[in-house]
Amino acid sequence: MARPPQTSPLKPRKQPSQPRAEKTVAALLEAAAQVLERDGLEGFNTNAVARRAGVSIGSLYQYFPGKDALILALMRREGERFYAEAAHALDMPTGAEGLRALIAAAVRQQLERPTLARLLDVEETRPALRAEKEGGVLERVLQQILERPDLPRQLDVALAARDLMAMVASLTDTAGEHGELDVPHLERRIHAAMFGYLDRMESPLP
Amino acid sequence: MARPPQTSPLKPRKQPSQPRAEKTVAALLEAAAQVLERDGLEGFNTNAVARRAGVSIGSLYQYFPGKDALILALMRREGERFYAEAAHALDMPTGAEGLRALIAAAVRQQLERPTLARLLDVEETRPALRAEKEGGVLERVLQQILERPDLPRQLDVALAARDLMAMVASLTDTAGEHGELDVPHLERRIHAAMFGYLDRMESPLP
Amino acid sequence: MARPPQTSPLKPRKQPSQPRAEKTVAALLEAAAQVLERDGLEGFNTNAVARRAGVSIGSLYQYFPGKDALILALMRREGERFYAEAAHALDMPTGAEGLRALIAAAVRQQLERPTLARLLDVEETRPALRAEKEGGVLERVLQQILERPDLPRQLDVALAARDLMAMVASLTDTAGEHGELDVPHLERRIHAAMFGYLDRMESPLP
Amino acid sequence: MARPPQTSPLKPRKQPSQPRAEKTVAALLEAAAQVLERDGLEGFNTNAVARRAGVSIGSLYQYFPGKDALILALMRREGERFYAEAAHALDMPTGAEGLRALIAAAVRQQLERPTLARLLDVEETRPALRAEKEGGVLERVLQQILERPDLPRQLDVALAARDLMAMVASLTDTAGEHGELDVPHLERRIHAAMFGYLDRMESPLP
DNA sequence: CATGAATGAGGTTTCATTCAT
DNA sequence: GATGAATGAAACCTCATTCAT
Repeated sequence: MARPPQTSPLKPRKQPSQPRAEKTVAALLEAAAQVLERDGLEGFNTNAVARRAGVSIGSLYQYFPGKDALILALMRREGERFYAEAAHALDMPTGAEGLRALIAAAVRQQLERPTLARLLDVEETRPALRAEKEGGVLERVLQQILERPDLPRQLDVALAARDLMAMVASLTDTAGEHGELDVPHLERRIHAAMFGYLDRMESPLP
Repeated sequence: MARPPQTSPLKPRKQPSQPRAEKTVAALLEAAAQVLERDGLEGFNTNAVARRAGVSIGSLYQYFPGKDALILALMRREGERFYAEAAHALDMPTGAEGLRALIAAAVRQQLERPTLARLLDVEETRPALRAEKEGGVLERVLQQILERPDLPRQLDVALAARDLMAMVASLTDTAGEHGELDVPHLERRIHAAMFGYLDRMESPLP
Repeated sequence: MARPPQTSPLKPRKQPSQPRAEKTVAALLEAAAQVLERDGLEGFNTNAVARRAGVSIGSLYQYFPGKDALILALMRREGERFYAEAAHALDMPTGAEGLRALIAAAVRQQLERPTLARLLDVEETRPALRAEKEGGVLERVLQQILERPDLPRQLDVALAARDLMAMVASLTDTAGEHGELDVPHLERRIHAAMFGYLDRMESPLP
Repeated sequence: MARPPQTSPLKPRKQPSQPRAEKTVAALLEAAAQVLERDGLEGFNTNAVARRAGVSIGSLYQYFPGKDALILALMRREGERFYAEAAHALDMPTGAEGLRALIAAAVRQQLERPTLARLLDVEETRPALRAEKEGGVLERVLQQILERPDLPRQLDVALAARDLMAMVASLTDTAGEHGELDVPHLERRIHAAMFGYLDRMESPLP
């Protein structure tokens, strides 16, 4: 039976220090991603992940205290993949260019593995995971960009950031779902929505 | 023994003919909605639904061949609730007003039971359900409105409708998730995004 | 949810690699046999088998995807038990002696666990199982014996083998059902029927 | 739930005296036969029978106190159908002719609805039913025939009758299973087995 | 450390039977 | 009588997790 967990159910169990361990963890994460993509949330289970990783179920539990920890780690992995590109947006000379760079990064990430990205987004709202997941990189970067002087001033920057993030995610998600491949066209539509939103929501100077 | 299922796992099993049965079905649907809201997708199971409906598990299976049929029926119920308001948008004199009416309806629906709406949106993308669910009312109404002459002409109306729908859904979803109650403000932001998108994506006259 | 079964409902799920597992599988098979004997087909269910095997229901499903797989495996087990004796019949110098040996083996097998043998015979005709079960050893051995020159020549050897098998099975079954213990007497009656049949059905030389 | 039955679970509940009731009972029995033929023992259930009979499940329970009573009644129906032909065998001038007539009747009955006959045979051995079912007509008729002077004298007539019955049943069953249609040929084989058996088991005069 | 066998709570689903209408 | 909605025990089966080897 599922006894009460003896360790935090979400923190990774051990830092893989040896290279072999690191490879196992990586294999498990990639397997988790693939199972999620192939079988969806309802087909996602620890046995399937271990099997696909070519690792015993016991080993999975060596590195992850449970199913949710696996998902959380996957979220972090994808978050970090994204960070490399997203941070770069802050170096842009203008806010508009930064925003474009951010959109490009988000679109690229989302379209690369659309199903995975979508399902992780869904999981992200589960209370159990939401608590653990630290506030997204995107959110913080986006807020900074929105404060650049060349962009229309927003009354509530955090709110605007939330709205824009939701829009980027949903537009790329549906594009991904429908198999769109024309990235520039998708970016144009996202720009339209975002800059349209920012312009029309511009707050008069105080 | 594991017999192959004798009915489709999605089509309702029998339509209630007596009023007592109709009440049972209604109770089951409402219970399904409440379980979804309270416990999320992972807490959603047939036992919980039957219990909350105050009905035996056997009765549930008289009318629904399983979980997914329940969700599908719930989608249809909400879809019909929405239809009353949405169809009304076509009566508006201008496209802009129609669009506003549509947004208002969507926002009202989504904010009334935000969690339910959100989870049904999520489920809607599951391949198993997506196949069954007939194309949404919203989609058809929206396409008609977008063809009104006062709105910026779009090159691909179906694509625009899809994008707008995604945006409305995501903006109201996140608003709902964050407990926003200021409906007019939310509507303003949605208008900003949608009209901004339409303006900037306007296609030159042929 | 009712997912379509991911494995054939008849093929064993995994072959036990560790000796512990092998013991479990053996215990399950023997338990299946005993449940069948004690409670008949209508009392035969996976829970009862697992309980009697002293094994959790989960373990049963590790090795057998369901009831039918268990029955099929049991058939094979009994088939193999029989094979040791039956093959031996081919070593006999004459067809008559071979036939007698075969009958003796069949009778011994059937009377050892008469109920089990009978119920497996019944199950063997279920379409679902019949497809899987490879043509019996007995059938092939019997056909070879019937071609020996000292036995009356049959027009259709396969048909004759089928008839004889049916007769042996039914005579031993009823004997078993009625608690007969006098093996030699039973064998005499079977000989009478079989040699009587063969003599009277002898086909004239071509 | 299945409460302890308040009436004997096997005796018909009411004698259908009105013609409408008689029609309902007949429809239920024929439906039971068809369900058995189509879906086998594991697909046989009261709801399916009622549905196929075009009768409510409640009505089924008006006339039959339970599933087993239905099966028992079906056995009796088939038994009576058989009796008409079988009794006739006693009118034959010689035992041999009587035996032939009996075989012919048995073969005709079994081949007419082979699956039904087979499954009823199987059910007949269930302890619950066996207790209720009065000793077969065939058995008594056969014993009388075996005592005719022109047939080889048997030491234990009851035993011989049992053996012969088993043989007839199994030979016709397998023939039926394999779709044989050549009735005369099947009868020849059965004669061979039966007269062969009787000849060889003839007991010396006391 | 790795393995994979074992566990069993808890989910899904059926179906014999009852009973209110 | 006839109907069919309702019931719930009991079957089926999965999968997160533990633990002996």
